[in-house]
Amino acid sequence: MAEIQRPGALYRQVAAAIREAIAAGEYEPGSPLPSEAQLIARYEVSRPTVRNAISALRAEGLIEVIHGKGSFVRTAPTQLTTLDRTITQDEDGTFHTGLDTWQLLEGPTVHRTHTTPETGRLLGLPTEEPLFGVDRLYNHPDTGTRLAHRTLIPYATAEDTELADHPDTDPAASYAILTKAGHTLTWTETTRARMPLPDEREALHLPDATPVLHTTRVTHGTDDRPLILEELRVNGDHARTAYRITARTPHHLPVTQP
Amino acid sequence: MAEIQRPGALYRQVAAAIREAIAAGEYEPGSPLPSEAQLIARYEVSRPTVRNAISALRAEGLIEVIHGKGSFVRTAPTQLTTLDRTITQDEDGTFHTGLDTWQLLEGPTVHRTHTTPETGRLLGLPTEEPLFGVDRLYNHPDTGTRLAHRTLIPYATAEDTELADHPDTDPAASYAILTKAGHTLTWTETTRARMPLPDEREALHLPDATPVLHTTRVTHGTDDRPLILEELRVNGDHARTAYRITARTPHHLPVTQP
DNA sequence: TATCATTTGTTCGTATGTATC
DNA sequence: CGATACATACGAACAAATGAT
Repeated sequence: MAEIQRPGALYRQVAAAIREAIAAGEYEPGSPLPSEAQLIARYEVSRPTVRNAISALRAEGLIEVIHGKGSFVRTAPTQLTTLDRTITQDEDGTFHTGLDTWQLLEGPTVHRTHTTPETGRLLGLPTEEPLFGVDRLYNHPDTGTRLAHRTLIPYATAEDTELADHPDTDPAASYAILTKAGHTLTWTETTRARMPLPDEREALHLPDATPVLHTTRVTHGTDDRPLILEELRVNGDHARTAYRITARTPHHLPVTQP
Repeated sequence: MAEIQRPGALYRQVAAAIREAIAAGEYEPGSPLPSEAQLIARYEVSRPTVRNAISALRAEGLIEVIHGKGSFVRTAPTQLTTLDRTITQDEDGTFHTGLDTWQLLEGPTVHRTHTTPETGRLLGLPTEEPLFGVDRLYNHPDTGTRLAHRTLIPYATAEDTELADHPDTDPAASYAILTKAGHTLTWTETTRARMPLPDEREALHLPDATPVLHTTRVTHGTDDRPLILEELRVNGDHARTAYRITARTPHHLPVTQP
């Protein structure tokens, strides 16, 4: 073992050796890697080199390091949470969004903001238009996955509806209110992946090297007028969003560039 | 400047100071940070501490470091590529998937594989069933974003169609073939975010701390029978996937757990 | 082309702090 | 409390990439 003679930096060779050992099943998911001291002896390198190698594997998301305990091979998520992003409507007009099975941890917290260039573009509004912002933090009871949700409601949308007095209305209930107000609703949604900001890591309990799955949903009313913007952020390793697609006649999503 | 007295590890304080300086606009996107030597003088810490701080900012995706040149504040992507994942069908029956504007760099490469537990589940097949695998690598002409696409076609699907002889048929054309074979097609698609494997980073030209947006699409035929599985991997910072949603009567996506 | 200064990358050594068991 | 393990911090030297001379 420990044949290290290939080209490249030493720590990369050590990292590659450990990576291959994991792939070969030598170190099983959940079980600890040898300690730093053991790796130093095993590969006959210095401590910084071993730490450098471990740091690389960490950034790849392959291992998890716990202070005072050791390094452990990351287990694949036992259960992937699927977020069904389809929207259903009962006979009585009630909407369901798939978030009903999640447990509300914090919020709804209402604050007043303004459109940014980005959100203004999506809502078809100029920058600095006033908005209601509503934040919610959810928890999935079975898996412990956390989910941050933000609703942005332009004043123009809230006007003349119950949303003006109760912007913290549940998204699904908001859809019903807007329908009652005469709108025929459709939605466009985009998903992207990015690394979390430090405070997002905190709020969503994200481990190292864990990306955020970030979805943006715009509710469109009659004449495709944008009414509400919803943003959803969740651990990308633990959750996925699901959509149902049917073929349609030629039609283009609003192609929008920042 | 350089007031460092808050709690926590030194390198975290340095990282926080730099992070705040970036947020305050002191270092603008695209412009270089002070060199390591300058940061050492500025904050009166050792080189390992400065490097540790820089390493942290790198893992956050906030800065980019170029060997021999310096560290640079990452610029927000100038142009987000939107992948319209809706499927359209012309009057003459031709399908369009939104990939037609991408430039094929490599492939299609056909190989024979078998279902894994994961792909078997999605295709409604047992493990180790034989499959055609078809790989393609695309490039977006305007933005240079790369996109990896894989199509998995069970033998049972290819049988009695042109796909048996030409599994490397374009996905859109494959839809037409299956429609001609008597199927009424619908699709389900899931998206998730994850860190790339080393070879994915290579193939997709991903910089540090860049997640992959990974979508999985299943083509369903008559009786919701799964026919084809497509996987798409792309730079999560540069691209997003777009869907159009309309409310439907209660219906559940196949809830599937690994 | 060749050389040099600058900048980041790699590797060693060493000491001490802190979390876990 | 002690043993083990990872975290932080300093110092030092050489390697490799870059850009200008």
